Amino acid sequence: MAEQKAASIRARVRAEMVDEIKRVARRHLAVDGANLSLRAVARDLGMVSSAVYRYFASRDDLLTALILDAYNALGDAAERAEAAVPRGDLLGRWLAVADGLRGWALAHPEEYALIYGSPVPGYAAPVDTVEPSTRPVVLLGGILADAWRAGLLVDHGDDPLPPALAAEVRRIAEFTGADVPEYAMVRGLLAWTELFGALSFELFGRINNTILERDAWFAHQVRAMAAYTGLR
Amino acid sequence: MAEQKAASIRARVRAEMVDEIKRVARRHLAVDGANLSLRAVARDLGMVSSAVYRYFASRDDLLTALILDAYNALGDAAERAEAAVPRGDLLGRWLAVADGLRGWALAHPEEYALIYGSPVPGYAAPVDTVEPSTRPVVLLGGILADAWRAGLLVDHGDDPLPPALAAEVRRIAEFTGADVPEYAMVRGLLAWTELFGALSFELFGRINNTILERDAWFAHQVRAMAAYTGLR
DNA sequence: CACTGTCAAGAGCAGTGCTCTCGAAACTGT
DNA sequence: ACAGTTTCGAGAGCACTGCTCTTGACAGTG
Repeated sequence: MAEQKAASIRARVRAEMVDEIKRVARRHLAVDGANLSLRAVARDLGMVSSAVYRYFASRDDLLTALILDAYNALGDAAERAEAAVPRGDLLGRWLAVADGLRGWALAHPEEYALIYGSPVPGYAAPVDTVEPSTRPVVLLGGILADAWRAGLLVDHGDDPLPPALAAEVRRIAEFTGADVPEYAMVRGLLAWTELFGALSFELFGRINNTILERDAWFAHQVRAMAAYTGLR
Repeated sequence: MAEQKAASIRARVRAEMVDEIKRVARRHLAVDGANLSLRAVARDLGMVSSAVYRYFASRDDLLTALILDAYNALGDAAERAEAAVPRGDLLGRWLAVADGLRGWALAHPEEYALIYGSPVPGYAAPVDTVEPSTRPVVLLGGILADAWRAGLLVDHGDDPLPPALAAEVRRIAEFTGADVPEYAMVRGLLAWTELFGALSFELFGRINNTILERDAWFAHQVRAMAAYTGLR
């Protein structure tokens, strides 16, 4: 038991050190963006750069850890916001997810850019990141499924998809738990794509000097696309 | 006259050198992405790094030149595609712009990432870039205006915008030459945002291993949002 | 007490952006 | 045609980067 405790202490100290490095790295990220300097982080921690390599095998490893944390923080924010809304209020849940995503993104723009911006050239996202990255869309899929059960998603007679594409959309529907017909899933995916576009436009400064009423514009967009999807 | 000719020769040689540097830099961009090495470019050109500074004041200056070229190349591609469609075919013109944008983006993914990806931290886009960057949306605005004149854009009774936001949307409409009512402009902006989202999802690898039928999916999205806007 | 694994530190390598200086070459006005 | 100016490429050098390897100190273990 004593050995176990000692070992766990050692492990805990190490874990705290890892957290400390990530904390400082995140702070640097907010200033310098993706070109994160491992040496500068080490300096801020009062240690030498080589010491950091005891905790992260490379700069990419540190970035990967930050990316993973960002995905999970974003997912948490979205899920927390959605959970606060009564289950029956489907439109409210959808809006809550959108606001949750945007709120986190505006509070952590550099981390948002890290996960939803241009991919880093030599960097390939490891498989651990794909599950956390799907959390928002899974969340929206669940709302879509509930809306379908509630009879909200009416067929507007949209163009049907070509068979091969229809099969892929069906697979996405299964994965996200959105057991809804094709036409509804397509509209949901369009709304999700527009949502992402709106976030990126705002976060990447593409509506600077153009739209100042950002809150109102975002709210309007989300409501419009939710209505398009059939939520109310 | 002789002096003039001599001077123009010097200027032309210099212009050729600038083009040569940009050409090699673009090639590097396609491999290494945004973290472009000025020294590596110089090496490829058989010159020393300091010589490149005769042509570009800094690495950022080189990047700015590439960004400007990218905006213009993208604008050219969109305008060329749109110009090939009969003026009366409004849906066709909209689809052509979308295909033109996507075609160029797929052919030059790194350059697309440069202009539409996460902003480079310390880098602020100079004013010269804002006009070329608006070309696609101005193009779409023109189609919208023609569609309005043709009586295609019917009012669906969408929620009106709050006054302050409505004024900003009206300003965008004026700027893009889209002399259309608010409800039509809003739907057009939603379609544009979704289009950008779709492009970024595909270009930044977010639909990898999810949608293989990319051409079909993109075509369907664009048609759906065009229909939403009122084009046919 | 000796042993083992862990850690921080330092030196060092190859690469980066950028500045400065120095000759050589090209262009300029007289 | 000659002197003067501008333009250019090369090289050295500075401060920085990611990363590796070695060294010495320390804590936990048998």
